This record gives sequence, structure tokens and C-alpha cells, in this order.
Amino acid sequence: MEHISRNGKQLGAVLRRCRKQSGHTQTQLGAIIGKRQATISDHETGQSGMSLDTVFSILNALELEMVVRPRSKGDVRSFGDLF
Amino acid sequence: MEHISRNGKQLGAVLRRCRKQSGHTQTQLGAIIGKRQATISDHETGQSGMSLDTVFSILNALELEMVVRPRSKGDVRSFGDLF
DNA sequence: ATACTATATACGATTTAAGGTATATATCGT
DNA sequence: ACGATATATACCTTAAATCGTATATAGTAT
Repeated sequence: MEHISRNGKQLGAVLRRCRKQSGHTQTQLGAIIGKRQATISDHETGQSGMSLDTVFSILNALELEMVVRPRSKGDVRSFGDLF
Repeated sequence: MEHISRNGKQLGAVLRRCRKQSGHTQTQLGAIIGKRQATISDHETGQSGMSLDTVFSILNALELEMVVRPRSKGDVRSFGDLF
């Protein structure tokens, strides 16, 4: 399953889904990557203003990778973005 | 063409390739997203410590999108990572 | 070689994310 | 409803990213 993100909020939602799927709590994930539970929370809620390093730490911990590519055909906007 | 990144350095290289492909200079891109040429340079050289907001600004300006997905089969490590 | 453009680097000032700690909600199971 | 666990928020401090500006280096073309 692949998840598209075009902003911090969307990426946060993706990170949350992936973390839950992995069965980790924010506290556990935070412990793994050496950050606070509050920091994980901030990133997942897309509190605009997050560091790329933390994102990569999370991706690595969850065994995910990031792909950059041209916007997909439909150029569909995520539903949550409309409001 | 899709580009995989697992850390800031790799992503920086990706951003640079995409920017060049788009024909923009760092100065032009910086002007578009409202950041300094030096900031673009930092991000492209992967000066570890970059904000996610800036990354998304760049992706949007270059009409790219970010995808998060499970690590690809081979789990191959980028060549540049070995040293 | 010279001018011109592009990119990297520098330094002090300012903004902002993350830390430490604590608490308030919210969610879940019984 | 209750306790237990998970997540969100708060406040102040510390660390770090961006800015403004400027310059140095690298790359390109004539």
C-alpha cells in the first residue's frame, strides 16, 4: 500500500496509519527513535513545522521509504484538503 | 521516473535532480517558494536539518508528490550511502 | 583569460522545533 | 462507570533552522 502526501497534514496522517499498522504506540515509537511522545504526536497531527530528520527516523523505524515522483495523473486532491 | 530516499542526503540529491530537470536555478526556486537561495542549497546538499515545510514547498513548486510505502523488495542501500 | 551566472559558505539576528516535565483529554477494556 | 493506557496540550528552556546580507568558489560561455 502506498500513501501520497502533498503537505505536512497528509504526511502526518500517513505516518499515523503506518505506525498503528505496525502496532506501536507513540510512546514506543518515540523511544525507538529517541524522541518524545509529544513530538510523535506533533508530527502525526501535522502541526506544520516538523523536521525532516524526525520524519526519516520514523520512516526507518517503521521500515518505510519515501518516494518522490511527478504528481499522479488525476492530480486528485485529498478529501481532507477541501476543508 | 521515481526517486527513493531514506535520508536527508538522498532526498537532497533527488530535489536537485528534479529542480535541474525543471530548468530552475536555486535562486529562481527560492523566489517562488519565498526562501533564500542558500536555503535551497542547504536542502539539496542534505545539510541534515531541514524543515518538512520547505521540502513540501519545493515539491509543490516542482509539481512533485511524496509517496510513503514499505521498503522495496531488494531493500537495496543507495550506493552513496556506503561511504 | 575574462565576464557572467550558479552554487556554497559565513556570521550575527530571529524564528521555530524539540527537549523536559507535567497534565489534560481521549480511548479502550472490563 | 471505572481504571488503565494512549494521545494531545502546556510552559519554559535549549537547540537548531531560516533570514539578511555578503562573499567566496564553481561552472559556463565568449
